[in-house]
Amino acid sequence: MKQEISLFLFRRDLRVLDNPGLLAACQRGPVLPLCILDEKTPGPYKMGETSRWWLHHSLEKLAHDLDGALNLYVGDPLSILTELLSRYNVRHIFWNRCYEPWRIEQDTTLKTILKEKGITVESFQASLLWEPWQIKTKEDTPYRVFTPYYKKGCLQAPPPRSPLPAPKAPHYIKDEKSIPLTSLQLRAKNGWDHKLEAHWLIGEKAAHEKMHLFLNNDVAHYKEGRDFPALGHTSRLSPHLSFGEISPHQIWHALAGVSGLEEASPSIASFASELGWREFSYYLLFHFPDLPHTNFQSKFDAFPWRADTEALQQWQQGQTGYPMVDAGMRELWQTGTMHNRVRMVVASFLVKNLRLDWRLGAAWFWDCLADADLASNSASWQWVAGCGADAAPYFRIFNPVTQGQKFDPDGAYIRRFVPEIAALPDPYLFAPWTAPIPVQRAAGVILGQTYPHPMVDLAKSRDEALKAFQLLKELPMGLENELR
DNA sequence: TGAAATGTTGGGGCG
DNA sequence: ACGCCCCAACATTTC
Repeated sequence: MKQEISLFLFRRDLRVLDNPGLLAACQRGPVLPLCILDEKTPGPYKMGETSRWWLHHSLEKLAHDLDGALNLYVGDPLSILTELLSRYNVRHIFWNRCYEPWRIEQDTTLKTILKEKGITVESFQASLLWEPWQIKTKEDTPYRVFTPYYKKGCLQAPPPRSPLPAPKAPHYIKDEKSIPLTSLQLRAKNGWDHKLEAHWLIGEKAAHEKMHLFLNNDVAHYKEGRDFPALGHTSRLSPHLSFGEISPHQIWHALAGVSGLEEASPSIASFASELGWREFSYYLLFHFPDLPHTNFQSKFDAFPWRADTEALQQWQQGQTGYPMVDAGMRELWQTGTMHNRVRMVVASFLVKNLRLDWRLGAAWFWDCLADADLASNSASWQWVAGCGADAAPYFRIFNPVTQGQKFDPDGAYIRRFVPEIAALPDPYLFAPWTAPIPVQRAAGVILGQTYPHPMVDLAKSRDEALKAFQLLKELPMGLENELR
């Protein structure tokens, strides 16, 4: 009889520390750790290019941390598992839970089929502090507003468990049929992704180092500093969290460790509540699985979005003529991330000033963001568009000029990403067309040639958006409460 | 996790 | 001294 082993499936938990599924597997004995790349993921959920790039490097680090014993496969998970079951004596399979609707469906099917084969499947809570089904209102319905969800739901519930240690003296098995990382072909064929490399250190170790740098140097300034993209007081942990290189439990408990610094505690609470927003997004996605493609408030179904591929492209390429918007879109393209404040500005611009469907913006972010995450991306776009749960009111329209003046007062962020207008003096940097022609010329700026004219009139497009919204209000009400 | 329009207040210049 | 105007600087309302 062959030696009995367990399988552990890595998915969005590419770490060794605080990995409950991996720990449980290792406690049973020898473990064959594996990761399956399924290229047949349903269309809209197919991993974006930047995520694939990140995954490549993350798997490389993980393989190293497992002493090379990470097994990689491409294909349908069931066929690959079945093939492994035919070659090894497997009784137990472990994984950590994912919450995307297509994942839940796939995992449920897998579990049923594997159980029929006599295999025990165990899944664990590893990427959320609170399971979505554990948090409910008094009426036993899901919360629809963040603050009561977080304060009454999460913070009154049993606190998140402490982080778990790495498996002790694990016995990992390397399968001879595992394929090399390069065979996953996660990297872009034309090599455009090389430019991302300068901006990130990927993997579990890097994630923890980044967290400690943030906790030591920045978190105390988080509450006031988080809105200023040039200051760098945000954690930039989101892609690490998204791939599970670090767990929310590890961050949550590390935060509790530093909150002894009295002056820092409002900032700690403010950062912790951002983890809360992440939880809320997953919570919404779990309870409202249509969130990625359907307006949470169904009255928005009648909203008159414009169709304008040219405008969409100008936005995507950071050529709108509004420096704060263009800086954000170029940061995204160059680095695979965008500062949170600027995400709101560019999203508001797309949805309100250009009146293009939020799903188009979500799709672009999905492709370009290293932290692309179905729950956060869907919930946040709906939030900005005004059609989401606890959304910004539709009439909250950001003005990219004043947002620049307020949150990038010395223009450092704009000058970094929109260098062709860097020589414009401050008062004009946020609205180049307002500069007198001699000032433009002295700065080497020729609108329409070196930098675009503003692609829309802010006041006019704002009014049109408000009018379009007004139309919705005149429709028969009440449908928005009959979702699902 | 807005912005713009509108309203209110209070100080200074001036007849 | 006083009222009047102007207009910042806030505050409130509306979208």
